[in-house]
Amino acid sequence: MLCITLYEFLRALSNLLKVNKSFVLFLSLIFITKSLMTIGVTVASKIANIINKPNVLANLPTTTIKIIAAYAVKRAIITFFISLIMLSFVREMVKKMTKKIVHIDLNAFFAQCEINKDKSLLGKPIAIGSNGKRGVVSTSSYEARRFGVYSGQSMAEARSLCKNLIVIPGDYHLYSKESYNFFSYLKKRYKLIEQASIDECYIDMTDCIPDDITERDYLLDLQLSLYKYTNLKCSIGLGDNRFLAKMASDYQKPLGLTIIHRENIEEILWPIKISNMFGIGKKTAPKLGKLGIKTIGDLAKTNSSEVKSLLESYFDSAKAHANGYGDDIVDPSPFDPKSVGASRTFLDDTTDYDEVKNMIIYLSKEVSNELKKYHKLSSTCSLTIRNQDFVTHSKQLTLTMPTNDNVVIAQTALIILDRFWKQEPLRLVGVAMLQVFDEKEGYRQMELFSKENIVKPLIDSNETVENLLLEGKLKKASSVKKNKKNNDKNPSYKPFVGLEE
DNA sequence: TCTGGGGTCCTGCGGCGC
DNA sequence: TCTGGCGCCGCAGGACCC
Repeated sequence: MLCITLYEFLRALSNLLKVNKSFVLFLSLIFITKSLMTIGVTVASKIANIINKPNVLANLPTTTIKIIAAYAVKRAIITFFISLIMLSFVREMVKKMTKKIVHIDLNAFFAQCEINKDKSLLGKPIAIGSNGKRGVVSTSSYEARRFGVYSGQSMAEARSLCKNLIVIPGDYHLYSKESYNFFSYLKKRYKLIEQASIDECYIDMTDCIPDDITERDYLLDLQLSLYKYTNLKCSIGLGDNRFLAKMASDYQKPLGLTIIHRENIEEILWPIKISNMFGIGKKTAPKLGKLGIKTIGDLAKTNSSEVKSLLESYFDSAKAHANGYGDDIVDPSPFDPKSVGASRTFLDDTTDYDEVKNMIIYLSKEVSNELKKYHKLSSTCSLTIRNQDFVTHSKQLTLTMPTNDNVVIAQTALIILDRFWKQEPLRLVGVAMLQVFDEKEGYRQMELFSKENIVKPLIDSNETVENLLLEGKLKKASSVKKNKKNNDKNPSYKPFVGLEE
């Protein structure tokens, strides 16, 4: 550890003095050798004083002094070379301790899938997304990007920027299949691989790149074989940690290959605009700009209290990232969701209760299916509504028993709707189950309750909520609250904590 | 031009129990 | 019996990512 600290100190010193590391190393060794010799002479004089022979050195014959001097020079030279060997050893050690994290990003992935399906689209400006009046661009081809068409943009604006834009509605089954093929190929080659989304992943390649091939050549070969076997183009970034790898893959697109080690952050990372730094979004970037932080290099060097108070707890990790430090763990375990949700924007804002209710029932089925797919349960249901002013509100309700049943989810979401919706026009509605956990864990918890509660279903899952409401098997929360006496007569099941009075 | 849909993580606030 | 301080936890909202 001491050796590593010394090495890091030398590196920092060379960065600070803006001189070559070898020069600093040379100066340091001269300084150390000279210090050791001075200490040696001082120690010799002290010993001479202790043994009451202060003139012992002066009384020595000239030949003896020459021999001692020659011996001292010999020792100094040996010390110099030993230090040199030790430092190169430390260097190697630090190099070995540094990980090689790779980030692979599929370029304009959805657009590539569409082009592979229909070759006539090759070279044309295309955008994936809904063509409706409220559609937005999900992905655009590089030809469309030249017209200023980007993800997140409204389709109306995209069409106005690029008159020949070909709009394609998304085929998410196709994209999932292509993504599966691409990452399956990589998973066969690498053990430590973490899929971060449908079109990107991190791989720990620390022990994968052979010594007799450069990192660049190895990754270039990988990039070509990925294209050969999957017909998909990707950008690859290699760094000492996840942050550097991610920034490296973003550096050049399409088909980019960038390597960022801590040693070269000043040339590659620091000139990048702060708005392009991973973790700094469109809200924070302008605020940082006003404080004089225009590039990642500015953030790396700042100690401004204003920047600290703006970024709060994120300041330390953001500054560490800007200086080339960060998390280098790649977790290969499969995706384990913490929440599952579904939401839809209405074609037109609505105040129609039935329209909102039907949408909630539809979304609850989607959420239920996803929970079942991952074998998950949850006790927390959340309803999100967005009004015509684009203001979003969400409310939660906690159930006494965890569930993944679509009817119970719909029932809960409708109760929240009844309690909080003031009948203002709605733009969007969303249903989500939060803090989800494994079914096995859920059943262990349920065993704490009576067996009757576990085996007796509340209602038949195949029935629709509308029918249940009509038949009186299911009641709106509002009616339950008004009819408290009836509710008290039948206290067999109280699914909602939030409704207990 | 007028803003989708799926997530994660963090923060502030308020309720609650000790 | 009342009150303040403290920590915990649930909730709502915001920012960020793809």
